[in-house]
Amino acid sequence: MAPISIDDRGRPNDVQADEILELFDFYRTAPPDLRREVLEQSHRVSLPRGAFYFQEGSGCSNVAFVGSGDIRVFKVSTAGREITLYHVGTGETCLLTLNAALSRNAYPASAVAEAAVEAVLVPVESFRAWMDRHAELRQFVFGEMAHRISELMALIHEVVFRRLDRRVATYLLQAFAGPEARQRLEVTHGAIAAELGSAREVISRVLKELEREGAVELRRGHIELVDTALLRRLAGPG
Amino acid sequence: MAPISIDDRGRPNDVQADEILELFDFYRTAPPDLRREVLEQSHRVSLPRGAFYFQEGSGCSNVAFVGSGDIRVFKVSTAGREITLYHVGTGETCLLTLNAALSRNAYPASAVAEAAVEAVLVPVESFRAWMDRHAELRQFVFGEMAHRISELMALIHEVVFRRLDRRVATYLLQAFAGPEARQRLEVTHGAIAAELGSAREVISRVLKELEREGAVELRRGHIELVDTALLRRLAGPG
DNA sequence: CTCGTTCAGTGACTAAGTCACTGAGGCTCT
DNA sequence: AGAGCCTCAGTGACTTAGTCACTGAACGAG
Repeated sequence: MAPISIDDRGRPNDVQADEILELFDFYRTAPPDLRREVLEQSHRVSLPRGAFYFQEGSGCSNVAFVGSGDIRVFKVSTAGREITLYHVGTGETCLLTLNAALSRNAYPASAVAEAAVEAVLVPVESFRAWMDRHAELRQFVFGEMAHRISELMALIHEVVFRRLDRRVATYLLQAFAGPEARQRLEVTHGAIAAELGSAREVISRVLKELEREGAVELRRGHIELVDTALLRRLAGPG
Repeated sequence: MAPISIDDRGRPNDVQADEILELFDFYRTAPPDLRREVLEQSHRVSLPRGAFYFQEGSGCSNVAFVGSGDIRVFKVSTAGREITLYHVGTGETCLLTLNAALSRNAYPASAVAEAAVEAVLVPVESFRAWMDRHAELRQFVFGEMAHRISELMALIHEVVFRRLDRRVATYLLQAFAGPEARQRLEVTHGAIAAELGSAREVISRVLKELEREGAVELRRGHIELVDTALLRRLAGPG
């Protein structure tokens, strides 16, 4: 796990490990002795934007709890094309660290920090032991896994059955919907292609068409929202 | 669960519930009292070929253990196209019944019996309780879920990045590899399309090309293997 | 201001999916 | 045995998506 910088717990980051753990139900509801034990075993880690979190094929001996930032989990083709499987954000565990941890298998995908990540790592062995003792934690883990399985199936549906222009429109709607009714989205065509599993040129063409129809305006390095209602109509049903 | 015929336990099928359960490690390694309890709570079910096992959107209150047969789990598009997510065969649990059961969510996919299924159902509540008591069972369930997640990710990779002709060649290799070096595969072009998430006409064209190159011969309702080595070459790497 | 890099656009081509058919093979029912 | 009726496969014309090989515009660093 070379790319992760593990700070000494004695030299605290801006955000403490326990502040991050408080975001997780299982920790909040845990009995005092378990809380103490979890905290003792925790390592605060920070990841700069663009750093690899893990790479396909490697193993892992830690489970991660994300306090802030954004991790993008994705597959890469031999030709270099990518598709994003899901994102892990504030208050979420990265299912795959968990998965790899519990099954002792290699990662079936890669992950990078899209926005600088503040997280907590705990060793698998400890995590395993806690799961045996704490039903809430088991429920949490099952819930996460069940949720991701549904998401992956939905992604397959999306990729196999939906037209690309509608997928792009849907992507834009979600991206613009962010915090407020934003008008400006900082994203490159290449990044959208990596998100949706397409090629940059193809995304460029689709975006040009969306621009021609009057839904957005294209600038270098960002996209501006012009007509939300139109974009929604172009996204189609589903 | 209308389409499933639940036999009275007093009127036994050809295969007894305990014979099916013996296929599962967690049952074999369970302590006698748990084994007895599991057996008491079990319902033997049979499913004829073609019957729906469950349908997308519905809920379920049972976990299924498959003794024999083949369940195909798949997504359907509004246009009627299908893609197979995975198969469940002898000695496997259907992850989705488990998933839906543990998270109390609706099924994110549909499933039919491709070959007549003999299975055992147990109520979720019981299963949940056993998981709390039996670490082996927990391990089994985590393993299944982790495995399926990897598989789904691999499927996404396949669908997004691999050429269809290679996917068809790979499919044929696996199908022919079955029990022995068979020469004849009973499958329609439409079934292959539903397996791979493509359209029948497209599969027909790809198969015609494979025939033209001398890898297979096409007959109505079945395909004959001509040149395994060539087929392997056409399947490409991966 | 220049150089290198990242980002976007374009045209020609191949691969895949859609639509609207045709026709062949196998079944059942008189 | 022949008539009808399915299911399965094949085809051509067209649209959508991905690939390849580029060009050129915008931006940051020195």
